[in-house]
Amino acid sequence: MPVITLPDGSTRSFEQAVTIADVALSIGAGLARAALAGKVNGELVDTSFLITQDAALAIITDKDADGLEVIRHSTAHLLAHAVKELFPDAQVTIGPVIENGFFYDFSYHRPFTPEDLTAIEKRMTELAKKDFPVTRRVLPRDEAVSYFKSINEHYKAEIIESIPTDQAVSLYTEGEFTDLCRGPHVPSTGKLKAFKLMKLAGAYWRGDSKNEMLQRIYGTAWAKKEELDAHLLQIEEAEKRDHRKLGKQLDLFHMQDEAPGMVFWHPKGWALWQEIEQYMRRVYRDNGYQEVRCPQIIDRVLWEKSGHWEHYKANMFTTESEKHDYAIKPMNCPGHVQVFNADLRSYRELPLRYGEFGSCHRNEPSGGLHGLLRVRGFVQDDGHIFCTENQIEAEVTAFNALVLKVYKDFGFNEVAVKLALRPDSRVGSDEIWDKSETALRAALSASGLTWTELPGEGAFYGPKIEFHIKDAIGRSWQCGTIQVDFSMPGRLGAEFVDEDNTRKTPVMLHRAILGSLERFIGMLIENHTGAFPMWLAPVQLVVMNISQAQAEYATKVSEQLRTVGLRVQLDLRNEKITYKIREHSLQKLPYQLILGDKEVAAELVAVRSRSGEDLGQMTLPALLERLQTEIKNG
RNA sequence: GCCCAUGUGGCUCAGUGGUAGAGCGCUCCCUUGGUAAGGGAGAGGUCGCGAGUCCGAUUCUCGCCAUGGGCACCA
Repeated sequence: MPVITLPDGSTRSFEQAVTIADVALSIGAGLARAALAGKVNGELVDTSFLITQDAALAIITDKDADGLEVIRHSTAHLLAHAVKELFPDAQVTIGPVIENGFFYDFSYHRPFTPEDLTAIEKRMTELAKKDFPVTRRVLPRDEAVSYFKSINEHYKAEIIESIPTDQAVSLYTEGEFTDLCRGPHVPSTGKLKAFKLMKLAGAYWRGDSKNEMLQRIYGTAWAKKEELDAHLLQIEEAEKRDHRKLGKQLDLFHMQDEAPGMVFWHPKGWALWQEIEQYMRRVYRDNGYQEVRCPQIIDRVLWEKSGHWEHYKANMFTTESEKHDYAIKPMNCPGHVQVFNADLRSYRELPLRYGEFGSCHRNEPSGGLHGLLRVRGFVQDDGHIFCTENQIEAEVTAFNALVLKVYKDFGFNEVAVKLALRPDSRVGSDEIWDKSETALRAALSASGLTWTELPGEGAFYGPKIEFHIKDAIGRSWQCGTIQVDFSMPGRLGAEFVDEDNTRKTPVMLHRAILGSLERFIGMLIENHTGAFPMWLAPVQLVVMNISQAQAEYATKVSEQLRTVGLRVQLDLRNEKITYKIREHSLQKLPYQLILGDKEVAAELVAVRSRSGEDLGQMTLPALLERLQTEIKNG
């Protein structure tokens, strides 16, 4: 005689064991129709789940986040169902829920085509319409293994074989299709109404590049058609913010086949770069860093000492001259250690901080290149702090605060912080790892940050904090980082004289705020949709004449603005003013000055803002004050 | 690196087994016009590179390169 407590605190008693569907029906027919799953004592289950004892129950509908998750999961199954009907020889593997949707990996003797995708989606719609009940049954593990082997689903069998022998597994069946799954699922396929297959991709079985490549189909699924449409529209909008597209439209940079993964910066892009670099130079200066500059090409002897020649050679560009091998530097740290080593250091000098706009080249795998976000030639705002173990926490705390301030200045508010912890293969004693990880956690707490921990993801030489930002279409990119290193200083012979007059090896903190200028600018372009704040805008304002008669005045005005350091464009072209305004609006210039006879006569300028607002006439000093205030306020 | 797709004038794209087309941009001419496209004329491409099939290839096949979407990688 179960007593069921609902989320609002009310209770219902039943004569005998009841399913969630029964409970929903007892509350109302509408709820019964809407029920997708149930949450019994906090655990998500099917609506067919039988409640035999007193329990807390929430009926899950498509209004719940859990409901959407169930819909997506069930849509993945519907996809597999359709694929098996159309391609009976295809083998199913896994089909998890991801952000905004799901994917499913298949093994098949030929690649799926875009036409296949269309056909699969059509079949899915048909199967959904048939409203097959989705039923669950439980089998002992071994029985499940032989079942899947009997229907030639070897991947499924392999998955189940990795489950402990004594466990039972659940199978879900809809129509003729049965799949291994933990569940829960929607009660019937008719609940799936708003989905779309998005793309085909390759993916390695079990995520291992040594394994066979499977075919992955990505899809999106929503509770309602309107939500699906909204999501598709959002993707379309996001694609307009793509930095590669905007980079071309705004004439910031380009890349070409002859230099894959490397950037040709155009005047406007380089103006943006310079503004950022100068800003970061002030950050170095104001935070106790000394800027240095080291060679691009260094003899392999040094890379052998640092360990890069052994561990990183595949990613290094090399060259040779007069029987010497050289590597183009993939990172700046060994250089900074040379600067540190160029003098005998005292503990009194620590922490010693070097910063560099360090140009690096890494021969990244061709398939990983991605616009400005993953390149082979890039410049890091790289810095290294030489310090003692006891100084780690304070240095990291100060760094965290600095990162957040810089990101805020550039308009980034959503930053994900991750802490990557000791990997299996590593150098250094457990004791020092404990100490470093503790120091990083303490520094994160002291900075008031929340973070996620990534066990096993740290570098072999030490743990690290990563600062991630998302691009326009939601991919997450590491920008800033701070990493503890107790390997390299020793390898490269860095040492200092401690207060007891003994030689000690310093700890080295690798740190970058932007990460690489290239990546950061890519993110910046997307974050602002190319409409940069005044202080960053490559061209801050344009001066235009309405007709030839104002050319001289316009030239004079633009010169005056240029003289005070503004980035001004002068547009004296013989075009209608509406034409010029349109063009500069598309270029997203913060301000446009329009000069006609009225302005010449009154010695004024007419100002139009980027938002399209006509700010009216003003004197040049009044305009300057406005612009300079805006620049100062970032 | 792996899977799939794509690669046509500066840009965005159409198109065809018989050596190519549009719009924008560019040049020139007319126009001197007040807050998102004035009109006319013209120039510009060995259709990513290489090989093969064919009487003939930008179009078909193969290889390579690059880009895009994923996967793997990102000490």
